[in-house]
Formats: sequence, structure tokens, C-alpha cells
Amino acid sequence: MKATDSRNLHGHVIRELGKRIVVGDLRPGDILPREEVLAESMDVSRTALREALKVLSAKGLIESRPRVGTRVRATHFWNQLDADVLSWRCASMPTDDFIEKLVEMREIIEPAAAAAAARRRTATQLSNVELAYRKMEAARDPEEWAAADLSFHDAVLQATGNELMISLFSVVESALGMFFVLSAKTAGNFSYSLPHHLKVLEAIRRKQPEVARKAMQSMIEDSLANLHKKRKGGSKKAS
Amino acid sequence: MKATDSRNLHGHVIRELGKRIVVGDLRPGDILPREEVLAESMDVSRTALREALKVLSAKGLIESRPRVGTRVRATHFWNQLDADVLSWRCASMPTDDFIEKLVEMREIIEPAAAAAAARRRTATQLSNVELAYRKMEAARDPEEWAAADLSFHDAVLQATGNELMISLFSVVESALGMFFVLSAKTAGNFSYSLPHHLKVLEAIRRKQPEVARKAMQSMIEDSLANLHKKRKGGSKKAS
DNA sequence: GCTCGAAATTTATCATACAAATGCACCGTG
DNA sequence: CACGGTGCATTTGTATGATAAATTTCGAGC
Repeated sequence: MKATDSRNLHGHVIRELGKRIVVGDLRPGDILPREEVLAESMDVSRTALREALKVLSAKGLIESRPRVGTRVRATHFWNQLDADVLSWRCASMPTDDFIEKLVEMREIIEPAAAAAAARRRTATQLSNVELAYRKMEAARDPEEWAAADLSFHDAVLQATGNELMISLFSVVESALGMFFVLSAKTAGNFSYSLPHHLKVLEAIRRKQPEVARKAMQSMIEDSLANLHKKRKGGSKKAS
Repeated sequence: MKATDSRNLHGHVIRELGKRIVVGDLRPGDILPREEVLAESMDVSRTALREALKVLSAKGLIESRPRVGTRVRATHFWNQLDADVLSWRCASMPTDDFIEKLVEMREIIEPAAAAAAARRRTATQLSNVELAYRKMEAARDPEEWAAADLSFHDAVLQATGNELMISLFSVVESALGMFFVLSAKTAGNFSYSLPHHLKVLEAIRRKQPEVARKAMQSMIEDSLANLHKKRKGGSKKAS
């Protein structure tokens, strides 16, 4: 699942430098130390360091040029939707600001996905959504229910047949997953969220895009309202 | 602007292998030749090859393990929103299927962005949108108008203050730009597209999210209808 | 037949050397 | 003094060869 492999050495270097850049320890315009000394300071060979730098360069975080060195690029060059960049931001963000941006993306994607699914779903894709719904119905404990809920949303996404949307959703969802424990997100909705899901399912079955969109919209609204209610009370975040 | 640097040698290797994978010449599950022979076959050192492989690995296209080799990963692991992956797909896609998916993403992003901009725009962000609109008014030829149009949409995106949305839009837009010549996309709309833009601008000024969303929606609808009309007639694509 | 371990293969990492690019200072010239 | 070209120094880019680590495979021993 995770993008940069933790096993390998250069993976460690990627994360270490990537975090320092994303967090702001290294700021745009800053020039990193020469490869030779940077390699030594991180206790790896120049070869391994360079492989890491190339990856960070591919993510748009840095830019290397002969004679001048490797410079941290301006934030608008960063691949903000890269799974690593996102996770590094999530790993240390005190402000709720960023979470709200992630939530906003989710609010945009899901209704659109429901509509697209209603428009283009195949028979098997529909039955997958239905299967997920059945699992939600049958769920006994919050963990089961959370897993079924996730598979429901995933089935809807798959039914869109648009891999760009699927990829976007999975990236955003996994980033949000770093903040909210799944069960915490869904536990309270247990009771009255099921009808919402049924509405989405039925709209997709009947190929009614606008109905599906609105149903998904109100589902999310309720979910968020419920979440806010809970946050005033007790635990809510991780990390 | 472009992601992988063409100047360097390993950049060439990245593109070469990346394209072959994305296009389907190399299929998921396939094992690439050993690094040593692959390096020779591409006429680069193993060092340069490995740097390229690491980048492709970061994009989710491949996965390397000792003793087993480098394997092409399943498509659902790919970073579909990566600028390179997207551009490689655009570089050789005979079907209109993929373009429609890109257009769908655009249709999703832009109205949502207009709404978000109306909700949160600062004074200076508003004036930037206004400035772009003025440039559209003042445009004399299609090139000027196309540039102003782009800066209008960019200003709206910036006004959302959500860098995730900005990044998503820029990626999708640049991919679409590989298919449609800018002037071709906008030339026909010259006359009657301006009022649409004005509506969006005014809604953002008055902080009316839903009005802004709908205005942007109908703008895109008209734009696409106009485009389809033109495609039946004359030129439309590039590659 | 099963388990455990040795061997073989491939990637991972390292060290070193050289090539290429490029900013910068220096020098010559008008 | 201003200006432009030219060589030098520095840093990344590439190549080569060697060793370490991981992991599959196969065989030996029980």
C-alpha cells in the first residue's frame, strides 16, 4: 500500500529529506549541501543518495543542476497529489487547515463518482455495490461495519470506470485515514447512515445520476455533522 | 513545466520505459530483463538505469525485489495523476475514451472550484479574477483570448486556496492541452462565452457559491457543445 | 516426504574515477 | 571604464567494478 518502501536504505533517505522539505524545515529556494557531504551526513553512499534525490525530483520537490546544486522548488511545483507528499504532510500538521482541504476534496469526488457510477455502471459493478451494501446490513460490530462501508464507497468508485477518479479518491482517502480512525469515523453513523447508502444504491441501479449525486451529498453532510458533534465530546484524532 | 527532464540521460530512460509500460508494450506482471542487460540494451550504465527505475518505482509502475527482478505492477497501483504517467498515456492513445475521462475530471473540478472560490476568496484573489476577465474583454485575437481564458480559470483555482485542487486541475488541464490546441478550444466561444465568465466573476465577488457553481457548469456545457459541433466539421486534435 | 540449510541469482549498496555543464572571475580590448 | 569573451573551479551526471544483502531454489539429511 505505502508508496516509498521502508525496507531499503534510500527509502529512508527519501522520507527523511521529503519530510524536511514538506514540513518546512527546508524551504523553497534553499540549496541542499553537496551530494558528497549530504551523503556522508545521512550515512549513505553518494549512489544511494542520488537515487533518493531523483525520486524527490520526480515528485517535484527539488531540482538539481550542475555547478549550482540541488534546490528546493517552490510549492506550486510539488506533486501535491503524490501519496508520499500527502502522507508526509499528514505526518506532522498541527493545523486543521489541511484536513479541511482533504475533506473538501472528498466532498467533491464522492457525489460526482456516484453520479458517474449511475450513468455508466455495468451489471457486475452494480452487483458489487449491492454486495457491499448487504455486508453493511449484516455487520454486527463497528469494525465489520467500517470495512463494509469502505468497500461500498470503493465499489461505487470502481463503477465509475474512471481510473483518474479512482486514483484521486484512494489517495485522498488514505490521507484522511491517517487522521481519523475508521471506526471513529463511522461508528456513530451506524444507525441512520444505512438508508443513505440504500438511496445511493437504488439510484445507481436505476441509472439516475442526479439522484445518486444528491443522495451521496446528503450522506456526507450527515456524516460530517455527526463527526463534528462527536468531536466536541471526546477523542477524534490520531498522530 | 515538464516533469521528467529531457536533458539528462536517465530522463530518456525514464520516458522510454515509462511509455512502454503505460502504453501496454510491457504488461503488468512482466519481469524486466536484469539490470545489467537492460542497461546495456538501453546504452546506459547500470547507475543511470537504476536511477530511472527508482523514479518509475516511485510512480508505482514497477517494483524491484532481489533475486526475482523488476516486475511491472498492476495498473491500480499506478499514480494515474502523475504528470508523467498522464502525458505518456496522452502521447499515444488512439481511443477517445481517455480524453472523455479527462474531460469528466475537468467537469468535476471547475464548478467545485468556482463554488469554493466564491466561499473563501480574498480581496486580492478576487481582483486577480477580475483582472483576467478584463484581459478577456480586451483580447483582440484568438491567441490573446486563449491566454486570458486560461489565466481566468487559473485565477479562480487560486482563489480556492486549496492546493490539492490546484494541483489536480493543473495536471488534468496540461494533459488535455496535449490534445486540443488552445485556440481551437476557445476560438468559437469567443463571442458568447464572455457572459458566462462574467456570471462566474460576479458570483465570486458576491460570495455566492451555488451561483458560481452553476455558472461555471453551464459555461463548460456550452463550451463542450460548441466543441462537438466543430469536430464534426474540421480539425480538432493533435498528438 | 519433510525440514532445514547451502548455493545461486538478482537487486542493494558502496567506492572511485572521469565527463559534462555552468557560474564566476579574470583578462584583454575597445 | 565598460564590455565581452575565455578559462577555471565546482558541482552534478555518468560509468565501472566490487561487495553486501535478500530470497528463491534445490538438494542433503533425517
